[in-house]
Amino acid sequence: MSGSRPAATPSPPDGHGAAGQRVAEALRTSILDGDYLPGERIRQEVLADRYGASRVPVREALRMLEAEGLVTLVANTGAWVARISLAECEEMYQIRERIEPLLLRFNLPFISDADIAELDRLATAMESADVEEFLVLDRAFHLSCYDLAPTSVLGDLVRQLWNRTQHYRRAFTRVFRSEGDWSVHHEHHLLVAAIRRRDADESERVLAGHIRRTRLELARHPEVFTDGA
Amino acid sequence: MSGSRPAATPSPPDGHGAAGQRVAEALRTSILDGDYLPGERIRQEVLADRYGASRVPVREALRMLEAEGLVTLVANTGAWVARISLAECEEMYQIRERIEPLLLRFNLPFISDADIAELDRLATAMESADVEEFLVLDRAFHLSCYDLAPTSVLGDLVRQLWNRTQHYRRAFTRVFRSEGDWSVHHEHHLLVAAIRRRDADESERVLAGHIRRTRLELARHPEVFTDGA
DNA sequence: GTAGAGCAGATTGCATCCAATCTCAAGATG
DNA sequence: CATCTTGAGATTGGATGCAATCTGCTCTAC
Repeated sequence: MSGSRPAATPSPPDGHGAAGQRVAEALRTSILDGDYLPGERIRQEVLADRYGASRVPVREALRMLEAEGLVTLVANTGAWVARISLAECEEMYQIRERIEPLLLRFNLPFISDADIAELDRLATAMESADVEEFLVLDRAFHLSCYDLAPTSVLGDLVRQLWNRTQHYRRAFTRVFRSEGDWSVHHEHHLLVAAIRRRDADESERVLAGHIRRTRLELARHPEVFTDGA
Repeated sequence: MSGSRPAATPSPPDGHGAAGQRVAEALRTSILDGDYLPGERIRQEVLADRYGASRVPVREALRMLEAEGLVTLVANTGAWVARISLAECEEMYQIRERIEPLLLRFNLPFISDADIAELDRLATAMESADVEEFLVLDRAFHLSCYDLAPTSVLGDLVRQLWNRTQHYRRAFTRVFRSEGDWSVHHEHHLLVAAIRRRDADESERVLAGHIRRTRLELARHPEVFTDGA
C-alpha cells in the first residue's frame, strides 16, 4: 500500500485548494434558497466572475453539485439547475420513508432533554410561520435529529434527498398552506412525544407516516412539476 | 426561465467532451475489479498518461468517483481509493436492508418468466463458482432485478452502495467460503421462489433477511477492515 | 406560413503552464 | 534514541488560451 492518510483532515475551509469547494457551497446555498429556479441555465463564466475564480474550479463545483443531484450537466452544452418530475419526487419520498426512520432510530439515544425542548419549540413556532420561515424551521426540526449519531452515510444521504426536493417543498408548503392543512403540525408534536418517551418503534412509525402522508398529498398537485416547462 | 433541455441526451459516449467520463468509467471499473486496493494512492499524472488525457479531465473523474464514494480526495494532498470502516459497512448494509426490498417491489411487475429462469440459473451457477465468479454472478443476480422498473434515484443509489462495498464483499466471500456457509444459496432460491409467486411482501421479507444475515455475519470479521492499515 | 439548412457568436472542453502546498528523507537538537 | 526542523523534489490547484461544439437567428425553399 502506498500512501495512507485519507480520512484525516477534511481540508482547510479556505486558502489554496478550496476554490471549488467554495463555489460549490455558495451555489448550493443559492439553489436551496431559491435564488435559482429548477430548469434555469447556469453559465460557468458568470459563476467564475461572481466568485472571483477561473472556470476550472467552477466546473469542479458543478460536478460536485451534479453528484448531489442539484445540477444537471450535459456535455458540450451546459449546466441547468436540476428539475425533477413528480415520479422522481415520489420516489425520493418513498426512499425517505424507509431510511429516515432508521436514521432517527440511530440518533434517538443521543437526543438530550434540551434537544427535545428545542424540537417542541420549533414545532410550535412552525404553526405561525410564513412559508419561507416554515421551510427553515421544518428543515431544522427534522435534520437536527439526524446529526447527533456518528453516521457517515445515512446522514448525508438524507440531507441530499432533502436538498433535491427543497424547491418543490417550498411550492407544496404554499399549496398546503392555502388549503389550510394542519396535519403537519399535529404529526410533528406526535413525533416529539414519541421521542420524549424514547420509543424507537413508535418514533419510526410516526415519522414514516408523516413522510408517507406528505407524499400522498403532493401526488395530488402535479402542477407543481409541470408549470414553466 | 432561460434554457430548457436538461434531461434530454445522456451525452455521446465518445468524442469531444467525454474525456472525464471515459477516465471515470475506466477507473471505476479498475477499482471494482480489484486492480486498486482500498487505501491505495491515486496519482493524477499516472491516470492522465494511461488514458491519454491531461490532468484536467482526470481531476473531473476523481471528483465524480469521490461523489460515488469510491475515492477519497484531500485538498492539496491527493486521492486515495476509498476505505470504509466496519461501522460504515454495517451502515450501508442497514440502508440496503431498507431500500433494496423497496426497489425489488417496484421491479416485480416487470420481471418476466424468462428473467426468473435466468435468476434461477444464476443462483444455481453460484453454488459451484470460485470467488471471483461468485462476485460477478451475485452482482448480476441481484442488480438484474433492479433495472427493469423506470426508477431514476433508487436504482442508482443501490448500485452505489454495492460499488462502495464491492472490495469488502470480495473479502467476505473468501471468508464465508472457507467457513462452508451455504445459507446464501438457500436464500437466493427462496427469493427466486417468492418472485416467481409475484409475492411482493414475501420477496421483500426474504431479501431484507438475506441482507440482514450477511450484515450480521460480516460483523463477525472486523479483521477485513483493519488489515494493511 | 412553416420547416429546414447554414452561418456567426457564444459557450463549453481540454491542454499547457506556473504557483501553492505537501511529502519525505536528512540533519539538528534534546 | 526519540522528536523536531528544514529544504529539495514531487504533486496538486488554478489561470489562461485555443479547439470543438452548441445555440439561435437568418435566409431559403416549398
